[in-house]
Amino acid sequence: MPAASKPPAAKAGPAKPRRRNARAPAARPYHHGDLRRVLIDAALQLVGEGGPEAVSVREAARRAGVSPGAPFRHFPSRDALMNAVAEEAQRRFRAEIEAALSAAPAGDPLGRFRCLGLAYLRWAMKNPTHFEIISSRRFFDHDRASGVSQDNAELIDLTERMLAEAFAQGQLRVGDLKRVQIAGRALIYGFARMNIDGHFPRWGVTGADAGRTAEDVLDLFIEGIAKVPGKSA
Amino acid sequence: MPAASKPPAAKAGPAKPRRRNARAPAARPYHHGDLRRVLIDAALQLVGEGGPEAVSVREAARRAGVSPGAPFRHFPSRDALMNAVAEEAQRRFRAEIEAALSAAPAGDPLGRFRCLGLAYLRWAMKNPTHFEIISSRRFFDHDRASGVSQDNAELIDLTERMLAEAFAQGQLRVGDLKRVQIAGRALIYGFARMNIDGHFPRWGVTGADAGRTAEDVLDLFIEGIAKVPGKSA
DNA sequence: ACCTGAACACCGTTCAAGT
DNA sequence: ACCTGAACACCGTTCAAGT
Repeated sequence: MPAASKPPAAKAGPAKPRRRNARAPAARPYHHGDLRRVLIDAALQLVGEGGPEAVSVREAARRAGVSPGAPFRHFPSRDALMNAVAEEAQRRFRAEIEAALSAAPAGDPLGRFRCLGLAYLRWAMKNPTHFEIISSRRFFDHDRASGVSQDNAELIDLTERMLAEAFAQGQLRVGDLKRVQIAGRALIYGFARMNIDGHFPRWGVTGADAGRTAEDVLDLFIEGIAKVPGKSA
Repeated sequence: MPAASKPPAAKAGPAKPRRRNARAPAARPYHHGDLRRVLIDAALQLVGEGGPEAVSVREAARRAGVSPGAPFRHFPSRDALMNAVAEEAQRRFRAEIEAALSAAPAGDPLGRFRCLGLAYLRWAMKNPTHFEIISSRRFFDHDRASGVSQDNAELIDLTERMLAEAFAQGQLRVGDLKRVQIAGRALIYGFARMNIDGHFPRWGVTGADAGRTAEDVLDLFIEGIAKVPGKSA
């Protein structure tokens, strides 16, 4: 579904007299203005309230004040709506990560890796349902062509470069970068997932501990791969 | 719902003349014999085919050859059916783990930890949909009172004791056991989850690699917490 | 005691008809 | 061009009625 047919200002079509401001609320008569946007926002809200499964096209339509069939003029299926929601969430996630990284020391790649991990975990703990929607597949027909995959691939590349730099600077005591990378991701993703999937209570981690524990666990991993022996027990 | 009212052989009720063998298939006329069991098996199959979301009470009823309302005589809700399915899967999971552990060296707790991690990962990779159902909550009304939680808690205890023993024997270079434990679980769970959630392709791990990578990642973690420096890069 | 089958309130999705 | 509203095939769940 290539939807790339909206050049910003060119294409002088047939004369449209009563076009007015096109931005005023105007009491929403019949044509809605920006139903697509409103539907995405409603769905984001539903995700926040009850998780990905709680999103229904009909409820989103209800909240947008339109009939049940209206959303299908903008999204070919529920999955497509979910996809748009995931892209929005992924955008926010990425923005937060990059903001955190821009405030991190430039000369210390391992420190930057830690910073990235922390930002990742903090966002995931604060937005568990949104994190879930960008993490679990089954909301994506084609893994390709999706902006989510795009953003994600760039984050992966970023991590890879950081670790490579850390190794080049002699910060690591292990050489198999790919292994370190996947282990690091598994650790961080697993921690975030444990939170989402409700595992912490049975591991003795309370809600208040979670943030501190996240930091501790990340540091344990970094100490495990870093060259300096660090403090012992 | 306390369902503890079936003493094996006592309770001589009112005389029941035509009770016969009560075990022969007998061409299933109207009363089904063991619909509960058949429904669980059908649901397990559905989980295997399309994941937890693919389970519908009606489809399970269809496969069992009964009407849509019949399952509700055995399970009060879809969630209750899912719960029973999860308990079955958890039983199998635990059995496999324990079988692997019984073949592991007794004197080497860290080695046993490795063995447990491997068995965990192997089962999760071979049974991704069943693993998902026992890992994600939202199939459990009450985390308590469930056999799943029971089995799970025992596995957690087991791990805890192993690591404590490893520390007591001087195998670990870190002393905060709880931290090690949670990090280890996050790593292993995260790896299994990455598989389920379809992350491996974008991390350059192919299906054939996955088993070997699991082992590598686990070893990397163990090297990170073990006392012996081991081989460097 | 267990099962049927119709019923209800929900979904996702389609499509003629309206504006 | 966008939206309505009825329709269809699905759900989960309930309940009288059957065996």
